[in-house]
Amino acid sequence: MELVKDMVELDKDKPGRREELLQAALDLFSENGFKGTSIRDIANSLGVSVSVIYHYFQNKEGLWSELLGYSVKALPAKLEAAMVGGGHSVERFRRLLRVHLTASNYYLKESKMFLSSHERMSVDGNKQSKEIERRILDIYVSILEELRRDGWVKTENTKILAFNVLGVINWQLRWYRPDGPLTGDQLYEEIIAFILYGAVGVPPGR
Amino acid sequence: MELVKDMVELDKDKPGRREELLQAALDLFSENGFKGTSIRDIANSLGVSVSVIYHYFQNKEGLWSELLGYSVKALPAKLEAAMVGGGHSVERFRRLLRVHLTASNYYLKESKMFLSSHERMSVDGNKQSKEIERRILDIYVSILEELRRDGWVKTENTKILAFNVLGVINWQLRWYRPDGPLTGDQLYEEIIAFILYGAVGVPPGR
DNA sequence: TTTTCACTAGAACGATCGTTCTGGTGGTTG
DNA sequence: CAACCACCAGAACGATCGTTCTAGTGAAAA
Repeated sequence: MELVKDMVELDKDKPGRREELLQAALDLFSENGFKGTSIRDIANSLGVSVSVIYHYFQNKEGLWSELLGYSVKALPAKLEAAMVGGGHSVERFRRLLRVHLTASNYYLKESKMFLSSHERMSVDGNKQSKEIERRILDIYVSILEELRRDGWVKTENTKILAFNVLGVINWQLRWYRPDGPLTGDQLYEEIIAFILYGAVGVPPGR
Repeated sequence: MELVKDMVELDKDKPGRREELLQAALDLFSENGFKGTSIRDIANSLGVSVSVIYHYFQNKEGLWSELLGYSVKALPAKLEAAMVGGGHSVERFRRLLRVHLTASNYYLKESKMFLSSHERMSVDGNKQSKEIERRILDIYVSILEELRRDGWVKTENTKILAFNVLGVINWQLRWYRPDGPLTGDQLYEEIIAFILYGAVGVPPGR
């Protein structure tokens, strides 16, 4: 059935049109947003016709949604999985932050897309985005509540605290450049240290 | 010359068309962004014709720019002014944070507009935005360097630290709701405490 | 009264948008 | 061979975009 004949040329791991389209759309969407990227922009960046896009995808929003599907939509489950392991609350909080930072930067462009979703799209697509944001927030609120029970966190406004933590994590997507002086891990430790101890604070003596 | 005749009616402080247009544009721009707001949207929200907008403003970008002109564009100077006063470095840092939070929330919608400027506009408008961001970043880097000289800040990556601080401040624009349980000042102190001491850190004993 | 002009409605223009349609490849399958 | 079908180019459609044009208003100035 599937006898591959003579494709012994240089096309060893040719991406395929569908993957090419996804990659081109990812680059443009993450840079210019949903409204700032036209179907023709995506097609022209590959030198193909617009009908090619509609052959592989239902429409513009389907293309957008598929890019978020394998990346951002899987984030809440990934964060929940990072919490089930052992260790005391501070250790687990650190692990959560590390997993979150790693995942966000692995899917850097997809995450940028997601955060630019204020330019709202269809009703359903917006509802899905809000649901993801809510699940992530709940994860942080629960671990911060735990930290408060253990005496690490002082404030009772754990929800505000969770927003602040998410602010740091999400904001780095806007300024992170892979060609910076620090490696990814060094950067993550720097950010985690800020989230735990702030700009001038010191670790509590325990 | 300017004898006001008999406008003794209820129109004591009638905003005037120009101010009405600015307010309507502010509401829509801050909610849906630049590309997500059409000239007709703004005109329709007041029940007037589109030509009214072009009578008072040069074009869509001029309207956008004017909204940022009296608010965000004045922010760097306001922050610099907050730094010139006396006090040791931590006090001045706290004052900077308070002024920044107060100004951002006073011009909440304008600040939201500014942060959604990733959907870039004209070349010149984008250059102006980048310049504002750079000036604000420089202010934070300089005070953090000062804090480092005084021994409060441990890390040498003050620029990354500045990004993290700005992340917290700017992120709260996305989730702050005036009808929340906390007053503005309570919220600011909560945010400032996080920036200084983090989620679990304690103030250094000095 | 006549003239002027700030102000406004509404039509219109050209460009671009997302999407669909038509037609034609070239290769696989019967 | 003929039939089929995944794949693609390009035209086309209707909607909407920012902007401009035309033609009034009505009140103040002359």
